[in-house]
Amino acid sequence: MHSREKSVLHQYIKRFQLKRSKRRDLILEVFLNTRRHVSNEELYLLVKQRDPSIGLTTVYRTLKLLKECGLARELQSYEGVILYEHDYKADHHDHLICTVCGGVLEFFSRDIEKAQEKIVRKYKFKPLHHSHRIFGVCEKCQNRTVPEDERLQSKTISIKQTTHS
Amino acid sequence: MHSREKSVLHQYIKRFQLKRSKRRDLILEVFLNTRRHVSNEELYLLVKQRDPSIGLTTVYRTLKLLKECGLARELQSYEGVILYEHDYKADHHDHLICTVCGGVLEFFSRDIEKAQEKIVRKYKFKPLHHSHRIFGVCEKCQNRTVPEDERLQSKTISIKQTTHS
DNA sequence: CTCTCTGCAAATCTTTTGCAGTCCT
DNA sequence: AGGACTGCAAAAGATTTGCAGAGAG
Repeated sequence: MHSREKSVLHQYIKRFQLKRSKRRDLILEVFLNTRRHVSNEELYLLVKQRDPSIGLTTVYRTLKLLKECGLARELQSYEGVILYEHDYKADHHDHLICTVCGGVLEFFSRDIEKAQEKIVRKYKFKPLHHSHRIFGVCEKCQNRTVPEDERLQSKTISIKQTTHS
Repeated sequence: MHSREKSVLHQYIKRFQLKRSKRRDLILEVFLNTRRHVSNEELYLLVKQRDPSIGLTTVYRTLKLLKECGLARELQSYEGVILYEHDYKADHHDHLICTVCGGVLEFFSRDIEKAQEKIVRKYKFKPLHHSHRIFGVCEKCQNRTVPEDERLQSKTISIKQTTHS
């Protein structure tokens, strides 16, 4: 399970004369088993279920290490918290994000993927992954009248809640 | 100058029975005059040049207000700091981001814009803006041999430095 | 006059760092 | 044995909140 990723990590460790450890392996494994985005805190709680003696600091340091060796990358956070994601190949799609209700619609466009290939070829760029988000107002929210007294202060929270859906 | 945006803010204020203030107008104006991304801190320093009596807290609160009324939106930060941007219509482009050197190449693809329109029509979505980023390795970095002992710990910093270019 | 806005200081939350002990090679 | 890894507590940084006074309607 996840042998490719483990080997990437171990090679990186060898190359820079770092040292392997049970904890790093465990954190990597738990990270790869997450659905999509995690924060340090979230990952810490997950890892703690498997090894309660682990510290939050170690998760921070390991996630940074995973970022260095290309297994994790930072993602937009809507609340000043850094989120991390890994490759989730079987499941690629882009997002339409409603700025009113915070809902997320997923879409996939072969045209866009093709156009991307063209761009990438033009610039001799070797693509690894991409993120494409269109922000706007969804059909439902275009048709609904926002109650006059409803300030959208909690908007970012609802976006956060639906990000994983 | 910026009369449309000012009117958006003032209508929002009226609608929720908030109160107008010199400071909010000033912060909005300085924000709109900013080139692209600013953090609360950066905007605070800019605003302070025009009105030294202003407090950082007010900038935080005003930027949150601008977000609520749609004039500002949060942006990816590479360091746990929230950045804000506004519409900068004359200057739209997408990004190729090199994960090795952190360099950013800007591109514009009519094909992608067209494909987007198609998607948006299909979902009856009213688009406001979008963000499209392709991550990978740029031409230069593909051809350069990374020194064997160079850990990329400082990568996020170099990304930050080139984000504005 | 009432209720919002503001600056300040304090509180909170996230992330990093120093240190002493433990683990890996 | 030597250096890297780890947990803890403390530090540092970013953002929010409580409060008393100033300002808008």
